[in-house]
Amino acid sequence: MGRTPAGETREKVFAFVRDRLLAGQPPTVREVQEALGFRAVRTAQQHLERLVEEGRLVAGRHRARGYRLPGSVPGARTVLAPVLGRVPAGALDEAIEDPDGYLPVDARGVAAGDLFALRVCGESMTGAGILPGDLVIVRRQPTAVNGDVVVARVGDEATVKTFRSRGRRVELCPENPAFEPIVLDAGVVVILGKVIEVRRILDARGGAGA
Amino acid sequence: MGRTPAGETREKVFAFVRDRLLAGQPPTVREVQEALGFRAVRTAQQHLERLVEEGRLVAGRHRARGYRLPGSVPGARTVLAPVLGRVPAGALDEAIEDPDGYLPVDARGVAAGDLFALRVCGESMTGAGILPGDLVIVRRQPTAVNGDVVVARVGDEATVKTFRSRGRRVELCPENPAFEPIVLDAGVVVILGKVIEVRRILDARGGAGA
DNA sequence: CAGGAATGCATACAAATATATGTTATTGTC
DNA sequence: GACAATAACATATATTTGTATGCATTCCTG
Repeated sequence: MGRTPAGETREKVFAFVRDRLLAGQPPTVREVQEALGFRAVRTAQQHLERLVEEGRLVAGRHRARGYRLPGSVPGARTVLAPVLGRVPAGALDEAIEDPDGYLPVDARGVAAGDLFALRVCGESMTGAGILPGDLVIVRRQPTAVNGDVVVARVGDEATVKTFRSRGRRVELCPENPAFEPIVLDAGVVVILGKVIEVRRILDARGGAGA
Repeated sequence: MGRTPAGETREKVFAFVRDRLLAGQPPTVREVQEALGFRAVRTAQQHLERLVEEGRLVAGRHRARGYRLPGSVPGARTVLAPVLGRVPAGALDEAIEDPDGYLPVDARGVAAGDLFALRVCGESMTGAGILPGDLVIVRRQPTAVNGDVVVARVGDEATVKTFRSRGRRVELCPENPAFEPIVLDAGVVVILGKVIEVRRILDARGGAGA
């Protein structure tokens, strides 16, 4: 029976399993066997056991397609956040029915329905590295603390600004010297959520993203 | 027994399966049953069959954890890209073994293993809205065109710069007046990949991101 | 209100799949 | 060369898991 130099085959096994896991399709032991050309299930099985011992994989005992990458396992809660529209812009809530697309977001520690995304249009936040065309991912919450970048609704207009509280008044600060802070009574400003992530797509990738 | 309004439960079933698939952990019929609180396997099974009829899921016949999202569904091509290290920094290739985490990326039009991410350290690209601490998502490719933001290796150092070709020479341009362009012979510069997305995590979310 | 469609339950069966037992040959080390 | 460690094979078993059969209840439409 053929035999390969020590450790060489195991690298291929790991690469195969890793690629399959990153593609969201965990393999079975037999799929590993077939991919590597083994004639016995046991061979693939042993390589996998070895990778687990080495800590490069973790095994879900008695689970079909149960092998995972360590580290990313505990709560790799990826959810799709709908892109609801643009800011600054009018009423967001209506856009929920027909989003412009979805973004995959790591939602560890965030409730499933609490995330959405918006496309930024103005230049008022360029100083914070938020450029026109960027996508902001927002977690719904009714309050904010000083320094948070928030999506707020003032009257009928939604905007992205840095939040600052000044006594009974609220300051919505742009991060661009060409724009003026908006100072309003706390009761007039409605916080829609907090920006938890900013994304910029530099490459079309076949019309992805939104 | 209890009964919910038409279609309502199926939405929850779909959302559950979709989220699990995006997280790279395809569920079993029984896991769907348990998650939705059904007392019979058949109930979950029927909902899944229905979703397949509607074209919202595709089933791998007789496959364990065989349900998948059809290609047309947004986000169906979400993969996890490993965070391999930092730039500027030394040899990246070694970091593959122990990535700092994984990012969910919409990989439509990109091969599964061709994506990785890096954390940006310097301030040389602030003019392009890439700040220290940002994550860049990179698609492996050996070439670039003028204006691409690339990850390039010069000698033993990897950096993120804007690519410009000047005859036989290559210019790696920072986007910050405080830094000087690097002009080199084309043979000395190795393009590792193109930056297709920039991300900034503003909120910890329980140690997510990387 | 009749009847079909949809939701749901209980259980059985078969295929897929992980895991265990035992054996042989090759590599590397002392 | 002796010996342990590694790679690989062949096969068997237990568990997981998809699928099928049959029936009860509720919703909706005509």
